[in-house]
Amino acid sequence: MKSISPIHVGSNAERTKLHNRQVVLQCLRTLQTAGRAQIARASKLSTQTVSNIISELQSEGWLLEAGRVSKGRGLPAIQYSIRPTAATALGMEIRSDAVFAAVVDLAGNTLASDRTPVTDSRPERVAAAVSKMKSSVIDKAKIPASSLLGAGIVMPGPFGRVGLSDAGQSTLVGWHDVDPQALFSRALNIPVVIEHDTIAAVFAERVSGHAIDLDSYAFIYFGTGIGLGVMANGQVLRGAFGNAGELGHVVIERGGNPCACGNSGCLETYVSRFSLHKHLAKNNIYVSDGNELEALYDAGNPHLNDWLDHASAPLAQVIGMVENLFDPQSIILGGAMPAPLLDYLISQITLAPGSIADRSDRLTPRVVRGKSGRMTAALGGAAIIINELFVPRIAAA
Amino acid sequence: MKSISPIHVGSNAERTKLHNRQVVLQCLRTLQTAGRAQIARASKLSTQTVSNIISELQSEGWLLEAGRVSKGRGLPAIQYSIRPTAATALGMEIRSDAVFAAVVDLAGNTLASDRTPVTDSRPERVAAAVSKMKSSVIDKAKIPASSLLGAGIVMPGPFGRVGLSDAGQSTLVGWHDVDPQALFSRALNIPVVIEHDTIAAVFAERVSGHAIDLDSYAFIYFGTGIGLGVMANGQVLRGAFGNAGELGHVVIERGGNPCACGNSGCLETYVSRFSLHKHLAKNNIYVSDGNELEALYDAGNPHLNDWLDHASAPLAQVIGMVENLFDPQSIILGGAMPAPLLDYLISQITLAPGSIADRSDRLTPRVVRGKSGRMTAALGGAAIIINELFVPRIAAA
DNA sequence: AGTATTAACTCAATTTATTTGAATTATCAA
DNA sequence: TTGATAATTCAAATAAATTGAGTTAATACT
Repeated sequence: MKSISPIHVGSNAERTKLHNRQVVLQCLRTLQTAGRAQIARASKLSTQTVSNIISELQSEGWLLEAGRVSKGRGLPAIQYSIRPTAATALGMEIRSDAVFAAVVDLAGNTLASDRTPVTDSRPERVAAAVSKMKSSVIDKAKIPASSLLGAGIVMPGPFGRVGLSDAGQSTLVGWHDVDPQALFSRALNIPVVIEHDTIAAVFAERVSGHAIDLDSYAFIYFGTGIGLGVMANGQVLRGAFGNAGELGHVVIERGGNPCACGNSGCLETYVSRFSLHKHLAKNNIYVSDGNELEALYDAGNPHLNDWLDHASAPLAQVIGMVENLFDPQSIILGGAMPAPLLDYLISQITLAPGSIADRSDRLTPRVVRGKSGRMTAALGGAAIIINELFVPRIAAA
Repeated sequence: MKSISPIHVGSNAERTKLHNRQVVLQCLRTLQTAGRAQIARASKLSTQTVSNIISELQSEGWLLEAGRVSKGRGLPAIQYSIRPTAATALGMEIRSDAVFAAVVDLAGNTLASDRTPVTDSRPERVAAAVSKMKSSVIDKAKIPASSLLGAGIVMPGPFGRVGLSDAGQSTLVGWHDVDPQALFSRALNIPVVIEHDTIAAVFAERVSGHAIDLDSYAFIYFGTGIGLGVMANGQVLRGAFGNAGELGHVVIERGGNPCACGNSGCLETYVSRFSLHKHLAKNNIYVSDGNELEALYDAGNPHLNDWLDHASAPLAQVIGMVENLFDPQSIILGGAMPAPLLDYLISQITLAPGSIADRSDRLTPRVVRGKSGRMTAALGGAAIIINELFVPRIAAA
C-alpha cells in the first residue's frame, strides 16, 4: 500500500488528549512560568481543559508550583513551571575512538557527563561500554534510573540510510549488518533513538542553546566533514531519504579542489576539520584532537592562520547560501571545532549586505557560535529525547 | 505575548472532526478511488468514523460512487472518488504587462483560462480587470460562481514581506501602501490568498503535476530571476520571514559576474531569463515573450545556444546543491522559460554521480520539467486554494 | 451445489475528552 | 467598604470517536 505521511493520520479523543498535554508542556517551556488561564489563552484551549491537564501533570510530578502572583485585579494566578528533574534523558556519542555520554534534565541542564576511550569498536564491545557508561553517568548525576526517558545515540552513519559525508572516513568498522537501534535498546533497556551528529546538534541548541525560542534556524556542524541541520517552523528537515543537509558536498566553485566524492569544488575540501587536518599535514603538523588544535591557535601557528583565512570566504559563501535558501532566524556554528577557531571564523566573515537576512527588524543574530561546545553531539542526543516530550503532533504514526 | 507557532494549538472534538475529514479527503486524493474500509486502514481511523465522514461528504456532493468492486473474498467495497467538479478555485497571476486567470477543479483540471493585457497597472485598474476576468472565466468554464472556493493570486512581491529577487525589476508601481489581500477580496468577493510565483508553482505540481504523490520535492522556478520552492514532508518552506528560496542570489562563484544586489557570482547572473535577455541584448537581439524565445530556439540561434551552453553548468551546480541540501524525491524545473529550452537545459546537465541523490532504489526522476507550462503561476494560485482542502492540520490558528 | 470463510458495512451503545455556565475566591480600584 | 475583575473549580452538557454485535455479499473449499 502507498505510504501516507505521518501527519495524514486520523485523530480521536485519546490522541487529542496527548496532543493537548504536549501543547501545555510546550507552552510552559516557552513561557517559563505561567498560570492555567494564561496557558489557556496561549493554546486556545478552554481554561477547564488546561486546568485538568495541569492537575494531571502536577500529580504525576511534572510541575513546580511557585505560588500565586498577582498582576493587577482579579484572583492572582498560581504559577507553574516545569520541574527540571521530573525526567531526564541520556545522550551518547559513539565515535571510533571514544564514547561520550551525558545526562540532561528537562530544562536542558547537563547533570553529568563522561568519556570513555574505545580501543575495540566492534558492536558487542561498544554495546558493553555503552551499558557501563549508562550506570556510571546515572550515579554521577545522582538520579534514579527510572527517570530516564530514553537515550539518543549519535553515531556515524549511514545506518539503514544511505549517506555520503563520512563515507569511508569515519564509518565504524564491523557494523555493516548491525541494527544499532536494536543493539543499544537491548544494552540500555530504555527507548533508543539513533541519529546523526548534525541533527543532534540542531536539537541541542533547541533544548538548551540559542534556539530555545527559535522556530527556524540552521546549524552548520563541523564533524569530520561539514553538515547542515535545519529546523524549519519547528520541523527538522530530513529530506525524502533522510539525507538532507549534506553541506560538505555542495559545490562552491566549479573546477575547484578535487574531492574524494569524484566532484570538485566541494565545500568540505575548503572548510572542515578534514580539510584543516590535510592542510596542516602538508606542513608536517599532526593534531589528534581539539585541545591540540586550540593550542596551535593560541600559539598563533601561521599554517593554522593560513587555513583560517582561506576558509572564511567559502564559509561566508555558504552562510549566504543558507540565508538565501532557508531564511532562518539565526545560523548557528558548532561541532568538532574549538570555540576560538569558530569565533575567529565568524569574526572574519563578511555577511552579504544585500541579503534577505539583512533586515532592520531582526531580533536574533545572523550568525552565532553554538552553546554546547565539544559535547554537542551527546547533549543533542539527549535533547532529541527531551524534545519529543514537547512536540505536539496528532498521530504518533 | 509570545507567539506560539500554529501547530502548538490545542485540539478538541470539532477540530478533530475537521482534521479527520481532511485526512479522508487526502486519502481519496492519493488513492484516487477507495472504499470505506480501505480508507480506515490508511488513516488509522475506525471504519465507523470513516463511514460517517464518507456519508457526510457524499450528502454534501463531494464524492462520486463507482459501485462495488470485489477484490477477493468478502463483501465488495463500494468505491468512492472525489467528484472533480464539487468545487473549483480561481487562480490569477498579476504581471505588470498582463493578468492571467484560470479556473481549476478539485482534480487539478483546468476548466478555463484567460489572459488580459494590462496597460495601466495602478491598483484600482488592476482590481477592476481582475473582477472582470473572474466573470468571464467563470462563464467560459461553465461553472456556478458558488462553486468557487477562493482565489489564489500570484503577484510580484514584496507584499508586506521583504523580498529581493525581483527588487526594482518587476515590482508593480503604485502599489506601495496597498494591501493586495484586502483589495482583491473586495474585488472578487471570495476568500483570497496572495502568494508569490515560486510557491504557487510548488502547489501547481502538487495538485496536478509531477508531485501528486510526492511529499518532498523542489521546484526551480524561472521568473524574472530564479527561485526555489521546496515542499518538505508535505510542508512548504517559507523561512522565518517568508523569504526562503532566494536561489537567484546564491553565490555560485566567488568573484563571478557582478550582480545588481552588490555581490558577485549570484546564480541569477548566469541562469535566469534576466541573464538570458541581457546576453541576447548584447548581441542586439530583443525578445519580449516566450514565443519569440521559442522561435529563436527553433531557428537554432547561435547566441541563444551559446547562452544555454553557458547556463547548464551553473544550473547543474545548483541542482546538485539542492539535492545535497534538501534530498528531495525530484527536482522540477519550470516557470517563464519555454519548454524546449528547459528540456535542452535538462538534457545538458550532468548530474553528480557521487550525490546522495544517485541511488538505485529511486522511483522518481532526479530532474524533470514541470507540467503546467506557461500558466504555472495562475494554476498554482488556484492549486493553493485546492490544496488547503486536503491538508489536515489540527488548529486553524 | 452447498457450506464455511472472509471482508465491508451498519446500527446502537459506550467511552473519552472538551466545552459551557454557574459558583467561589482573592485581589485591585474607587 | 464596595464593586469590578480575573483565576479557578464544580457539575452538567456536548461532540465525536470507538466498540461490538449483526447484516450482506463475495470467494474458497468440500
